[in-house]
Amino acid sequence: MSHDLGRRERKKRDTRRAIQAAALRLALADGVESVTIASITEAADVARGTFFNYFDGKSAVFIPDPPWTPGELRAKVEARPASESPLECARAVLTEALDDLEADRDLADLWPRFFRRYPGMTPAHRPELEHALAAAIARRCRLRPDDMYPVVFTHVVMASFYSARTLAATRGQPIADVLGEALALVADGLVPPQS
Amino acid sequence: MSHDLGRRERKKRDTRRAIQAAALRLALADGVESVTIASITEAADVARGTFFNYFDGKSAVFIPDPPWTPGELRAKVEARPASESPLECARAVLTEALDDLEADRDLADLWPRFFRRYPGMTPAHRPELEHALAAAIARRCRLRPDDMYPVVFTHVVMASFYSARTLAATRGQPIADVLGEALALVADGLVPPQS
DNA sequence: TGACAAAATTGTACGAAGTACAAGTTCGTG
DNA sequence: CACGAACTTGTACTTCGTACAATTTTGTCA
Repeated sequence: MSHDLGRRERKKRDTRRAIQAAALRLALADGVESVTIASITEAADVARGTFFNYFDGKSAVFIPDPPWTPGELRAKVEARPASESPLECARAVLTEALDDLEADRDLADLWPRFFRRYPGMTPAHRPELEHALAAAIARRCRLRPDDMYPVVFTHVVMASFYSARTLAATRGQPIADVLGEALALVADGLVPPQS
Repeated sequence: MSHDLGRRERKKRDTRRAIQAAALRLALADGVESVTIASITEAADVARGTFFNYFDGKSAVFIPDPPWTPGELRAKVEARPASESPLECARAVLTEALDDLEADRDLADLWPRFFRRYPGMTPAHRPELEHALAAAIARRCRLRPDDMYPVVFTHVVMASFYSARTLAATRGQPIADVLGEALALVADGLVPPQS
């Protein structure tokens, strides 16, 4: 299930990765503040205009591509057994996503180093994926995507995910474990633990 | 409790508001894309440098000032009765905040019109306030601010708040009511409603 | 009041970001 | 192999953001 892309699509994918890898390497070497688009395109050996063909702007190059398209995310949700609660379903799907991160060797090595050095740059929103999750959960519960429940559910689950990522970084634990604990708190209605 | 500011502080506050009001008026008149810092400073009759004395950048001028400082937020939380659950406490404090918005007449009129026209520009994060809320809730529960519960709690409550703001905008309901419903869902552990 | 010090405003200059567009090159397809 | 579509390149221009020195305003204290 690997080369169902033509040469053109493969080249595009490689160029995108090359630009991203160059940007990350420069950031890790010289500090992210001193990275300019000129230095990136020079390192990746492409023209300035090409950079803007692949990324909306400088900040976009420091956001990892999500492991799944919105359509794939929706499929994953629908593949879960109907007996699962929405929260357990979301936990399983997100945990699965954490394992699928980054097929490219270079990038799989660079992203963690980058975010360890610049924790504040971890992306805090992925509107397309959040919208897809809301739609999938809505279907699952036979509600409309802009009903109250799917909207609140999605935002809360994503908030738990981002909390878990932060907490997992400060401690040394794996994200999936922390996410499980966080969602357990939510499932209990955010009752405070007795100190 | 009004004029415990010297003339200097009052002038600074007025200048800040004048710049913000000029920016909002231009955005509403010509579209936010065509607003430049030059046009803002011309309309507000200040120098370009002055703009950067008051705002970190162009995008910062389109973010309303929070009604309370972190310290005030903390005081509000501590003023709530200890018998309240954290969720109910947060709901009360946030509802109270919604009433305290924007003392300036011009801005109180301009902000809603602006966000109605550009819903995507509603700020989605207020790290300083979120940190203050986390600290206050942690104190309330006799936990440390970077423990799991306060972090997850704060992110989840804020996510509910932003959800409520979005939902309240699409329907015509007051935000406080929608927020109450959203937090009720959270308090129930995000159990899906039977369709 | 008058002078001094702190703070805010102003103007200038410069590197980099982002946009637009025309010209050239590469790729897939018939 | 030839054609059209898509991608790349180079150039030019506007705007953003920052630095810095000069100037004006403000608060304070003698």
